[in-house]
Amino acid sequence: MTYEMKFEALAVPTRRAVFEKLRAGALSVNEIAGGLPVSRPAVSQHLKVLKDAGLVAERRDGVKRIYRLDTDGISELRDYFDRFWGDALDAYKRSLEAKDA
Amino acid sequence: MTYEMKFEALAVPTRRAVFEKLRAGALSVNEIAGGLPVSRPAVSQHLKVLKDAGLVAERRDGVKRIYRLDTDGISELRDYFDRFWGDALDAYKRSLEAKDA
DNA sequence: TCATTTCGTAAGTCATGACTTACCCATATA
DNA sequence: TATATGGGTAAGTCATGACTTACGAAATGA
Repeated sequence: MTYEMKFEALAVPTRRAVFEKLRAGALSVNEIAGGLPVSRPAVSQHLKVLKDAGLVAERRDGVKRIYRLDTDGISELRDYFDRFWGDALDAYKRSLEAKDA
Repeated sequence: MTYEMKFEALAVPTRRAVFEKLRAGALSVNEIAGGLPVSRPAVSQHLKVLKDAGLVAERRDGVKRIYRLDTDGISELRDYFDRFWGDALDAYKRSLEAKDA
């Protein structure tokens, strides 16, 4: 659930493809694996990493597992970069003022 | 400069420490390496990855190289998660309406 | 109960990349 | 010129982790 876990989860192309597939709505594991160039077990492993990172959530529906995006986990990343961007702008402003003086 | 490069850059703990060090302002390579538990060449390698990803920028100052955050690159990530978060919320709303019907 | 579907997990392989040391080049200063 | 400072690059080592196949377990339907 740390930032490190979230970044690491999204760094792997295949795992990011899994993440992006859920963008339009919730899907079962087989639905996610369809079209991807890796085996279904590989997709299961990626889903576990994404779930442990707090980026996706799981629901049982009979024999299926339905995965969906975790809005809270995603908003953490959004807020992180929002603050970071603000800090970067502040640092830039200070560098300009330092030049003026 | 792709998203993949940015995420991969931030996935490595040491490299994220380098990135975080620039949060307060621009620093030389030796200043960045100070305090970190890796060698200076390792820091140079991390800075190259961050620069290629568009997350930091470089300026020469005599014999020194001064690194700073790249606000444009960071804003790309901010925007990415902003949109993603919106999509996740929309998907959630649709799932509720589907239940009502 | 038996078969099917869906999916997670175990174990093993193999490539990637994060580190190291050694080296080299460029800039400033005596 | 030397000499020191700052830092990028090369090459090699080693651990990590992204895959695979094989297997097992839970839920449904016949």
